[in-house]
Amino acid sequence: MKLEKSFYTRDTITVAKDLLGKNLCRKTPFGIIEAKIVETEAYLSENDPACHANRGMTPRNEPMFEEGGISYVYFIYGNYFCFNVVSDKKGFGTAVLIRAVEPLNHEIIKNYRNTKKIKDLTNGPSKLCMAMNITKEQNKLDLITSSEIFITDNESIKKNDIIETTRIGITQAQDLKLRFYIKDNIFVSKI
DNA sequence: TGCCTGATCGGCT
DNA sequence: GCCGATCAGGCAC
Repeated sequence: MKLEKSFYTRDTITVAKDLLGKNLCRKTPFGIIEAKIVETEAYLSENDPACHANRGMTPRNEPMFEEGGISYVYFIYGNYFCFNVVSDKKGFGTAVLIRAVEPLNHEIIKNYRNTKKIKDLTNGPSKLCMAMNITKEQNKLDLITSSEIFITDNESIKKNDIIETTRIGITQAQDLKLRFYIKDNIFVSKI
């Protein structure tokens, strides 16, 4: 079952935690890649200078200001993409970065990315974009109606199995505990 | 296993 | 011009 609109329009921290354990699905000519979300980060509208939307709307971050339930894909470091799920209400400028997933069908992924260790296929925000063939083409897609990319219900993670800690790779607001991951899952980007 | 660095370019000041 | 929500490879230990 695809997640409904009402899943995404809740507050960002709730969405970030609830996305853990859900399946990110991506249609390819080889079949649908399915991967369990194991690590997320919340980016907030207020008091969060690390958030792209913090300094107001620009052409790049405009999708973040739409109503929750669409994708926000951006280009970073001249080489890579990161995939976000826009959350909460229209005008808020909030999103959840998907930092790591656990691949459920490696065979299809290997058309797009190969590594010596399966563990390294999708344990980082840009690694999972490479593995699932997510690029700027998938920016601002409706996750409820699109058949290209969507998220389905799967397991719910128990509260005790969710680790809350600080975000990775940012230089501002490094003290905020807005990163969430599934305890003991080997596909998490960094323990 | 872990730290350090170069690659690379779009977005924004 | 400068910097970034990153990654892979090299080298030291």
